[in-house]
Amino acid sequence: MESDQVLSDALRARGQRITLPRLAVHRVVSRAPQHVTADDIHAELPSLSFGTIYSTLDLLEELGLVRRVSTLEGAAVYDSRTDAHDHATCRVCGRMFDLERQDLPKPALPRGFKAERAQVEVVGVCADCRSVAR
Amino acid sequence: MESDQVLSDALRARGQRITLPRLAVHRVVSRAPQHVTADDIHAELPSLSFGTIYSTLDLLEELGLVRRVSTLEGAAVYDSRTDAHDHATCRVCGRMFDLERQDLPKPALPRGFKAERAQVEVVGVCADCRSVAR
DNA sequence: GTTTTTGCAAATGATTTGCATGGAT
DNA sequence: ATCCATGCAAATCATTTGCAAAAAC
Repeated sequence: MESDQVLSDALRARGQRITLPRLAVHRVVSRAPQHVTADDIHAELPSLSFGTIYSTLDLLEELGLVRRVSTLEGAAVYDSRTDAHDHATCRVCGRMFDLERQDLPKPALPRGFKAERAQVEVVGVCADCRSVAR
Repeated sequence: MESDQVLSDALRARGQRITLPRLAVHRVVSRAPQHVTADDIHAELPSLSFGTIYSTLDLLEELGLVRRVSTLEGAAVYDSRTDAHDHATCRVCGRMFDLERQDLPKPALPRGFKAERAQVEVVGVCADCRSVAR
């Protein structure tokens, strides 16, 4: 698995241990068609404790292998895409869609504010939920 | 107080009661120089229960008098500005700054997705936190 | 007087923490 | 053999809920 290689290298470089739980969590996030929550991971890997799942996700985020994206409500969701991109969230089903990044206009920031990253969050209703009678 | 008038009118129009807790919460959010959390409100109005604070904030949001803005972490923050604008959050001190809305480029949304609102979130370090030795 | 709101306290959901055991180096 | 990582369970934080008492109409 190539994702294993990336993670193993990153861990070795920091002198941290290569363990089965870490490889497994990384695989699940990398392969997931959609963004995943800690609960999604636990559903796929029920033998892992939530403590381990959360600490592994934190570690993967530090390593730059996953990204925690802000969610309007409820549980945190993790994204295996770490490049700059935006999200559209359906307020009915909660699904989150990746959007390709457009050129963001430079916002007028407060004086002295050093921007590190930015993202556009669109909220609305997805095609599936719109087609359900309301 | 003018903010009282606005709230009273809105409540009366919906046949809901004009109460002291509602007026007080609205005043605190309206006057606050920064965005506030439920905890901030409780600190200023310790006689109100959290149940009342949360239900009042929900009500004010329904009335369009405050806006809950998505926070990357921790507690929800409420904003008395309800017009379209963006936010820059300092990842050190957690303060949130209002940004004037630039023309947003239309992101390429998934087919059929109906956008209802959008916002740009910038994360970085504010001037004050940058000037503190690190 | 009737109905809505509030306060209190317990319940819930997501995440974190402490500590003894197990696993990686 | 050593030290880091895991599992488990309890702790914590933000928020919600249920119900009887108090306030608005």
